[in-house]
Amino acid sequence: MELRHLRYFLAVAEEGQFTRAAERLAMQQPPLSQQIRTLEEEIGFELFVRMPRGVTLTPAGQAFAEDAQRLLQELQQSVDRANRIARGELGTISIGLTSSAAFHPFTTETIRAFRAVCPEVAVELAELNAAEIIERLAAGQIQAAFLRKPVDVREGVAFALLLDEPMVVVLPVGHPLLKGAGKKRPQVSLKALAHEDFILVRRPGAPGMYADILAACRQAGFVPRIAREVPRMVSGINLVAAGLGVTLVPASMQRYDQVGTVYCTLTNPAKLSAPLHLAYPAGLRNSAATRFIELVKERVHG
Amino acid sequence: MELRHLRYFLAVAEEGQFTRAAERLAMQQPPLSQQIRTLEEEIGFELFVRMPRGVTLTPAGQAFAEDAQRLLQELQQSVDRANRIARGELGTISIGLTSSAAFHPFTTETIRAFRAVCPEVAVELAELNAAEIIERLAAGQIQAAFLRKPVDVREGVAFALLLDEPMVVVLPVGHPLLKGAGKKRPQVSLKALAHEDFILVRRPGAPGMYADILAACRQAGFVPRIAREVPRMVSGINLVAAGLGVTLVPASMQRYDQVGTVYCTLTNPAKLSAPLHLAYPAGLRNSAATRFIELVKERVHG
DNA sequence: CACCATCCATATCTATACGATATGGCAGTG
DNA sequence: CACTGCCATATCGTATAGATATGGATGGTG
Repeated sequence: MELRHLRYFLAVAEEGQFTRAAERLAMQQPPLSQQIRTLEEEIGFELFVRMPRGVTLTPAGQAFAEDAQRLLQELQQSVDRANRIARGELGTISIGLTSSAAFHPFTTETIRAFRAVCPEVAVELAELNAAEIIERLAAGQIQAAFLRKPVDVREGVAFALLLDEPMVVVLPVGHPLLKGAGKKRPQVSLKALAHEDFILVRRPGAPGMYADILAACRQAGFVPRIAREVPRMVSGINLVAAGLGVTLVPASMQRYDQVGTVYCTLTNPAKLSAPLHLAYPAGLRNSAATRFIELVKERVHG
Repeated sequence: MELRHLRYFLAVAEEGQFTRAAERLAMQQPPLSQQIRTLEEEIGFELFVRMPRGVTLTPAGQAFAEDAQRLLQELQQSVDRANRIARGELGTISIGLTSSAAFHPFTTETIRAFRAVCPEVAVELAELNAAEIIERLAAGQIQAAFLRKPVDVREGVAFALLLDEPMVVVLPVGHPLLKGAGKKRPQVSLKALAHEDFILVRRPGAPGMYADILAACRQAGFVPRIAREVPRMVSGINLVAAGLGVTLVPASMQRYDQVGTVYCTLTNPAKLSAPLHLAYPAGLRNSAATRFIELVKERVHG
């Protein structure tokens, strides 16, 4: 059986005669009769009662016609749906986020904008560290991700620099370096932190930023004492509030207004900046993901 | 698009590669690739991501595969269902009954037997008079009917004699003709009723029996006085109970045990018998109706 | 009542396209 | 680096969908 048979069958059923149905189907009557016969032979029962003045459906034919009609409609709907998925108007996209990237307004605003453009795409967000992001991208488990620093670059994962922002120092309130600042925004040089206890995000998870900070300190003439490593950047700020040391975070993290901490501008910030990158599969990005990635790039360059 | 495309598509989707799918489909790989390409061009999006070591479904392809699978299954179910309807195992049958035919055990038992044989056929019963039965049969509104006497025989409606039973006289209790019968079954000759008021079922509805009774009376040497005409036979018996006259009914009506009436055997009953007929469409009887009609005939002759 | 119109079935033929065969290309593997 | 496995392209043969021609049945109509 082929869909042709169903289409022909329905045409005859609706017209009530072969001749007119053949006309509607832009074909001749004999092949139409023949195809219906073939169909009847295959399914094993008569669809029509042939009368000299036309045909009528048998009870079985009537039931079958209803189903065939429905099936053809459903097939069309199914094609349409799949087409929308292919065009990225429908479907699911999983986006990875490092906790620090999630704090940047660009990230949240971009995702919000995408939801407005593609309201029927389900957006799944997963908070992951940089290493997990690369891994899941390669495995196809997520289709895009925001992270700070591209590391562990492997075949098939691409990055796009979205923006760059300065790093800021996080000190506990009452820290000696804050004296004399008054109401003004406190400023601190990296060198001044040489004897502080540093709190950093764990290296395996975020090796890029970890390395950057160490390099900047080395360039400032000291090796920082790593008092504590934390899984996420907000945890580090919390520990600063608890007085366990100091840390360095991207400027956008200042939105996290933890009691007991003070954000300080770094003098000579060019030495230590915090980029924001989009990570995505290099080649076979598809569907809604492509739309999302294009939207991100638009918002950067446009 | 043809069902072939869906079948091929699902085979490739399940096997994960064209070569193996082609094998399973008992065809060669190139035409299979070609058919999938044709399908993709028609629906307007790619179903597979071609990889050197096989293929995987695109998100759109995945959605489409699920739907295609379901659609093919539903089509098969639909064919099966229609087939059962064609075989008369499933469906609906409308059966007409005159009220007097409905009283005969043959009628009720046959319908009960049919329901046991074809439990999935919905049996619709309609109480109709003989004229209505013929009309509805010709119009295809009912597919079989039980009635007493075939009349108004028209093209396309066939009859089968099922049985013949004697007519009995219905008298009100205390009627002079019942004197002397004692405990025995009372017997009455037609001639003895010459001066009684007759209650008959309306002629237009049941012209056969009406004519039979008149003919029998004439042969017995009198013209009956028709005191009242009723739409249904049970109404006639009720009127006898009310003392409005006498009536003649088929023997099986004695199951209707109305207080105030006495059923009397007719002497010389051969002159006036009540047949039971099956009426059915002559030519184009179909589906469950055929099974029903065959069952009826079996129960008569077998 | 015979003629005609209408519509379905059968028979034969043609052309499309489905599928087979042959071959080339690409990527991962021993 | 040759080899294997798999998909794509190209060409060819054949099955079959569809066209044409005709016959047959039935119901309406002059």
